[in-house]
Amino acid sequence: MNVRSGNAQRTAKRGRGRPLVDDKRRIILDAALREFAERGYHGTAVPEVAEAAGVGTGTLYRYFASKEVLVNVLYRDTKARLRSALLDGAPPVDLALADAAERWFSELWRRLGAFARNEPDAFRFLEMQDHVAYLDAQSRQVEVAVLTPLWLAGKRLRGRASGASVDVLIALLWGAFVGLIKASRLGYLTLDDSKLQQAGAACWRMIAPEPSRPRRTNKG
Amino acid sequence: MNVRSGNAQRTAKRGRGRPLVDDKRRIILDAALREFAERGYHGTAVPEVAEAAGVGTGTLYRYFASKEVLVNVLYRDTKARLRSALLDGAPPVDLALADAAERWFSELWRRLGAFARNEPDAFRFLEMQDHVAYLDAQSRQVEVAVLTPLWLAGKRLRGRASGASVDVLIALLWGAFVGLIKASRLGYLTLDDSKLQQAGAACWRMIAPEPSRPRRTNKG
Amino acid sequence: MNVRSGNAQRTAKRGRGRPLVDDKRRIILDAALREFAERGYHGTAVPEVAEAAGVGTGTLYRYFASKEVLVNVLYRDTKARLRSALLDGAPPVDLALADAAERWFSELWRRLGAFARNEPDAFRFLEMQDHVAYLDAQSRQVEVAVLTPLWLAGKRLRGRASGASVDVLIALLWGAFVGLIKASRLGYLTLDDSKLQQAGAACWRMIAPEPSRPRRTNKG
Amino acid sequence: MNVRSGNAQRTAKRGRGRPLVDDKRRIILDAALREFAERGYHGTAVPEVAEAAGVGTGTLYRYFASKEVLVNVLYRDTKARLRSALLDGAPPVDLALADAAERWFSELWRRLGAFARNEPDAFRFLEMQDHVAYLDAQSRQVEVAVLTPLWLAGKRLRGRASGASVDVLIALLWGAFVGLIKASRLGYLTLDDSKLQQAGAACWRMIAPEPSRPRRTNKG
DNA sequence: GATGAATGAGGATTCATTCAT
DNA sequence: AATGAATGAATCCTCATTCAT
Repeated sequence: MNVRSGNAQRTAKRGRGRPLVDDKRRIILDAALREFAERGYHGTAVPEVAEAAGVGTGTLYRYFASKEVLVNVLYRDTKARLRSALLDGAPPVDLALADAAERWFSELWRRLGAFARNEPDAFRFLEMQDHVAYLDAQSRQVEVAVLTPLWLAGKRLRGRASGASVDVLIALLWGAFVGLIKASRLGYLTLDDSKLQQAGAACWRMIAPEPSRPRRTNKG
Repeated sequence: MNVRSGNAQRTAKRGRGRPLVDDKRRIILDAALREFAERGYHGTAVPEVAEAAGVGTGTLYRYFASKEVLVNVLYRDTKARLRSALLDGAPPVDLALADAAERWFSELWRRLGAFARNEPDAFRFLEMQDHVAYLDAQSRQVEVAVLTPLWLAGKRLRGRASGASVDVLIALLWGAFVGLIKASRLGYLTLDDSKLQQAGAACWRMIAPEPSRPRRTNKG
Repeated sequence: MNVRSGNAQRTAKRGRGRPLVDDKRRIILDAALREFAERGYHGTAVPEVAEAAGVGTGTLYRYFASKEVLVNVLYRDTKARLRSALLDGAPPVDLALADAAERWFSELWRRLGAFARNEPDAFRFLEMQDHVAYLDAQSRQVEVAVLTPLWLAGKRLRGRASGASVDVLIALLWGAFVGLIKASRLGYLTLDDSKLQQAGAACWRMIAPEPSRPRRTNKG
Repeated sequence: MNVRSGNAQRTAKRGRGRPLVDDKRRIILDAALREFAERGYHGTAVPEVAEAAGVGTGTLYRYFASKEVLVNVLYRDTKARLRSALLDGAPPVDLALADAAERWFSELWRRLGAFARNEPDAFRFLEMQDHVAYLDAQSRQVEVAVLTPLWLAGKRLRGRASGASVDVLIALLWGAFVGLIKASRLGYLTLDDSKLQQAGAACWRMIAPEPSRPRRTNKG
């Protein structure tokens, strides 16, 4: 019905002296993130989002054609922010270095921790389970777009390691991190820097190319 | 009118030796699990659950006072099933054995895999995020009751290990497993026995008491 | 649909040694009176009536074809009880006596008081306003049947009195008594014998043929 | 879709000098009064009220949080209107006059008649019995607020009269008037000015301080 | 463009009535 | 005959969406 409300045509809008984050569209997305992260898509009413954003309900509908469009745009936007946080400006991987993989992981872990700390709602929102039902094809593609670079990096770094396949390791790693954050949010543990570090070390043991000794005697 | 859905197996069920837990209550819980697992609490209408159970809407309310009561009972019931699956009849831990911890983990991993395979909806439902909002105090207690035994076992097994604290390791392990299952459900990987094994090995590396000593006496 | 459940065919049922008030029909009516008097017709659920009567819901429907039939039968039954209480065995009016009217009123007032005291629920139920909507033609006729005797008695007794017409006086008298009972029920006054007496005296002043002096100097 | 019912007068209403109490809130209250007066609280569905008011169901809920809030607000509002009708601008009672009490009663009776004639639904609604169940504390207070002034006036006027106590007389008087109106509504009598007058005279006899003395200076 | 009052379809829940036992 | 579990229409209420201002 209403075709407007994509992404592209609004990016040009800035250009004032300061970056002044006032774009109403942005404000609505931020509010929607807070609300959806808190109570889920179905548990949140559109007027609640509007009020949280400090705009009228009608205004929200000028920027997003429907609640479903809103949540999809929000999902892609948030996923993209995660992607940026994890990948943008990452130091290049120098395969020549012996500990290239460990360096790479260390950096990834650092960034994951920063993202979870800086944007807890984004993290929580992205991890909601019941997404699938209302996400459209485009959103589901974006999902993959975040993982692919990790997967590629993993591929390049593992070299000839024979342990678990990269997709399994990514799933485990990502899941482990999510579990850590979730446990922290639910109060099952208190996540300070030290524990985050411990967790990182543990995860590294999980995905490390091989017991770190070149020759493995696993199957033979 | 409505012919399909859960009528057949109910009629045949009578006549067995015991009254059997055929119970309409059970049927409703099972249907609710399927529906809630699929679309979440807020995304599922009560009549949908009733229809999935093959009963009238009013009937559902004869067994559960409200939607919220239903979801809480379901949560506790499912959590208890998980607990049973993980702990009931588990072989005792013999601390005398050098590889007691690994044996324990191996058994746990096997059981996790079986549970996720046998009751995918149960697993998915339990992992939903937005639970907290509508769970009552009793349900939240049950939550803990599942983790405590794991935590205790972990404590006993770790001995003087220096790595991460038990709560962190449990969070990571549980998360990793959830991530694995979720990735499988979303189609990011295909989880066969081999991959499950690989994942188990990786997780073991993550939580193993002391991978620190170069020589591991795992298989030899 | 269901034609049964009238009145006649069940009256013969007694005949045992004692009057033993166990007739299930009667029990249901009594329970219905209590419940309807308390919360009104629309405010009372049929199962509530059944439970109050100590019978199954289905049983109630064996005696009364529907909730509406029940309330109509109950209304007529209760109205008849009121009629009996006011009129049955009343001493004949001896018009020869100078104070025939006052005697008649005194007896009426006594009986009203007794009825209100002995059957408060009956009284309350009969006075509910929202009756009209669900009462059938027959019930509305019964309504009149109670008033008619009063009206006739009034007619005979007033003789040539010129004050207010009989219908107005009956309305006022009945209303005054209802007001008294209602005020008592709501706690606006405490109705002991003394106050009931006072009220009777006041009402008699209201309807007395004329200022009570034989020769009236009202208009002449 | 729904064209009829309360749209016309609303549209014309704008444009007067003052904002006027046109208010959708008022319109809903008026409609609710008509419906509740007709079939009682439990016998009236919320959408019926909304339709009678010419608004959508959702709109009604924008003005009243629930059906129960609606009926309470309506009750207090209507009670206040009754209070106004009976008391506002009433001529002061001059105790010096011999017939102060009769004047006071005469005025009260006139006002009662006017209220019952002008606002029959208000009168009927207020007299419903089953109110108590759903009225909140505030509403029950208002109940008293109407009677108190009458009671006080009665106290002052009775002087040393020996008859019935004031609370009894008020109950009787109010009840008698209600009975009159109810009889009229049910068709047991036709209430014209003459009959209203007759009834007033009769009620005055009922409550008159001392009808005992033969000579009354009523008309001459 | 922005707003929020208005709307009615849809969701949770109740209850009069039926019917298999 | 008696029962009460089962039912779905009807009820109260919510909320995504529209539109007049």
